[in-house]
Amino acid sequence: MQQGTILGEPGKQIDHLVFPESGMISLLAVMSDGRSIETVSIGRDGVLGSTAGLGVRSYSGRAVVYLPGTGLRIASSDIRRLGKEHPVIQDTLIEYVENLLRQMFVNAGCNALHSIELRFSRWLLRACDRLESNFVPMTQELLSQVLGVRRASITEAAGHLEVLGLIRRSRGHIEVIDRIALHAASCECTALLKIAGEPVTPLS
Amino acid sequence: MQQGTILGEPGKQIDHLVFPESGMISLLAVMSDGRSIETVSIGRDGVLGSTAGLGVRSYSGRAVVYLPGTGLRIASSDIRRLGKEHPVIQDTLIEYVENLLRQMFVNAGCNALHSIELRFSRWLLRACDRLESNFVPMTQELLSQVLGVRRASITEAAGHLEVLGLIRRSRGHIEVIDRIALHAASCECTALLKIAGEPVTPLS
DNA sequence: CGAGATAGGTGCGGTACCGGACAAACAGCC
DNA sequence: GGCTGTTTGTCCGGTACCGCACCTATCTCG
Repeated sequence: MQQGTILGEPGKQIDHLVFPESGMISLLAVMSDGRSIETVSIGRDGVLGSTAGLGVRSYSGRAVVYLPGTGLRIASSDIRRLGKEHPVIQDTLIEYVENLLRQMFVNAGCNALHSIELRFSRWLLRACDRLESNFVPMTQELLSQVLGVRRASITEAAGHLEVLGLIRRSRGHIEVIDRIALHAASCECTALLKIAGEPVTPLS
Repeated sequence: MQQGTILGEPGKQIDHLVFPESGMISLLAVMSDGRSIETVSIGRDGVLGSTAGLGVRSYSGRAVVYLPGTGLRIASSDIRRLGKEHPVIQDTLIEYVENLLRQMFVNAGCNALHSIELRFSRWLLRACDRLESNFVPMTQELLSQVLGVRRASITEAAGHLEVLGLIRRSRGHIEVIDRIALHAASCECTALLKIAGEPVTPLS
């Protein structure tokens, strides 16, 4: 899976499920003017097209490989058959979809309500986790598509994080230097996902 | 279903599917600071908890009744049994989930990339459709929770739309006067949903 | 009809982010 | 080494939106 490969478009049929072994696939919401924003991302802990296992036929967003890597795939029809034969598989799939949906909600809120720098930091950390490396091979242009902002805003945010000594920049990639501090500089949305039944504030 | 009723919280089990006969249920992403934003909404053309029919156990967001109305419900376990017995039911359910996911993606992009006034207009139109009335019983406070902005921003946007002669405001509700013009003043995200395999712009 | 609650309007400073456009730095390639 | 395309840094004005705070309508209910 090379960087930039588009694995699925909204409305198009989900032919295969893809299990990344490495790298990362992002699901993007794409607007009519071409602007885009990541709604959820999938790494080696996930599956692209998981909903196909529950019967859904088509992609809801654009699936793009942003961090290159390798992956295994299985035909949607096969996974559905397997799911019927082995309840464990089906259950695992369901649990993953549940997880994915939760992530989508958190990201939806985060994208709409949090600042670029917070989101950028969080994204970098996730990328590092998935790459198992501090070296993130992404141009600012690509990052701007992921975060749904101008490229110049990425330059700005990255510049600030570099001044703080959290990352180092060079052409075509970003290197994370201080993960702990970067985590502190990112929003707590990642943490939100780990809590299942967290306390909530009532309606007005 | 009264205005403000919370039907589900993220992580909580989906006990019933709710088929609204009237009114509207919103699924919100709720942040740790209490701020929220609507990710998708459900009217008489939809079902709350549809994913439970595919096996998913818990809510991914907060489900709140924003436009009061009535609804019918069925236990999740019952719908799963029915789905197994009648493939038509299962298929319909799957198709709806597909639709819902598509909407979530569009809204995610819209929320992150479009202006308050555009989104506000679009929301009003949808509310009217679901209410089958031009009278939308929502306080600005509630609207601000739905759109994920300050209440003052709602005042501002509504004020502008009123000056343009598209709506009329009074305490506790908003009346849409000119639906056609309001549609022209809203973003084209609604239209996006009707197109299945629209042309797309390539990566970089 | 008057008190209290709820909803709406407004004002102000601040800032995060946008759109556009341009120049500098870098990498690959002949 | 020079050329070309890509990536990045930077600057500008402009604006949409925020946070806060306060005041005024409007409703409700005793």
